Amino acid sequence: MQIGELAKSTGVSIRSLRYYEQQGLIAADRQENGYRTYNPLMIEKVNTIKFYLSLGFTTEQIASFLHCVMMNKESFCSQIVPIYRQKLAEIEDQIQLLSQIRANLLDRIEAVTDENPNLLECESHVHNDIKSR
Amino acid sequence: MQIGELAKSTGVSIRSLRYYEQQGLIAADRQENGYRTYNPLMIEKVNTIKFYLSLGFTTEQIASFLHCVMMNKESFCSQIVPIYRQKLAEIEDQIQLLSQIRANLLDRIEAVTDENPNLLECESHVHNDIKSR
DNA sequence: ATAAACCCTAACATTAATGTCAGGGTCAAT
DNA sequence: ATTGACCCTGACATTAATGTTAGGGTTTAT
Repeated sequence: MQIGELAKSTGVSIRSLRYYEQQGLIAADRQENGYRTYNPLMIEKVNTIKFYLSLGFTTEQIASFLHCVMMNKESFCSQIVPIYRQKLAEIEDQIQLLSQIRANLLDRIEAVTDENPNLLECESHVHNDIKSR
Repeated sequence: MQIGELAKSTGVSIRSLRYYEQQGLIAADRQENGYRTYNPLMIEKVNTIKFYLSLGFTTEQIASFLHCVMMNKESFCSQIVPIYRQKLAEIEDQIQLLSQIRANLLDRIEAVTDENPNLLECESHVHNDIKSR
């Protein structure tokens, strides 16, 4: 299986596959002509990488526990739990922050619409005084 | 008021103040020696910029409505409402996405701890087979 | 032998706000 | 006249994953 086929099978670009290799996430055998060759199992591995990237892990973090999950022994590899928990905490912090921002935005919107229930159009601030009268 | 004082008064770095100027958010008069000079009102303006940056607006977006909010006529400037709403929608999308990630992470953690309630330590995958027995 | 479809490496570009550094003026006090 | 605390511009660095481009080799079919 060459890199193009792996890319198609996983939906990951060739560029990204080479990047994952460079980051130590995957390895490839080489044909005589220098082309990369992959074992069909690599599809699952790349999909696993995709999944953890989607969870917001960096390639470096994924590299630190990928062997664990690929062995189907995630549940035996306790080192992975604190990593999950840490990421979870980060995610929850981000949600918290975004929720605060959301509340601020709702305040702003409310402030505008409450004070001016019948809002007029205004394309430019130059005309504000006229239009708002 | 020189740039250093403005920086101290607002907690915004000199570098950032120059950047805001370059992005058209603020303007400065110049002394004969080329030093920037600011009106004391600039403090409020910079703080307003800080606030909107914290809401996740870009300098470009802020530039498009800053005159509005600085005139204390935010409520008369209807063009600002769709901008707020759009940002709100983005924020809510991000919250949605992060919540999904959060759920996935909780699943992972649950999967590990459920299948292996009495988790052993494992410093390295090399020793997994031994330690997990 | 040429075209099409593969593959390779290396390197630069992207994003946004900010940090940092280099090289250099200005000003006040001593 | 020197020191220290200001200020200036310009430019490169940061982050992380990916896109893109340049320049070039390989293979297969025609």
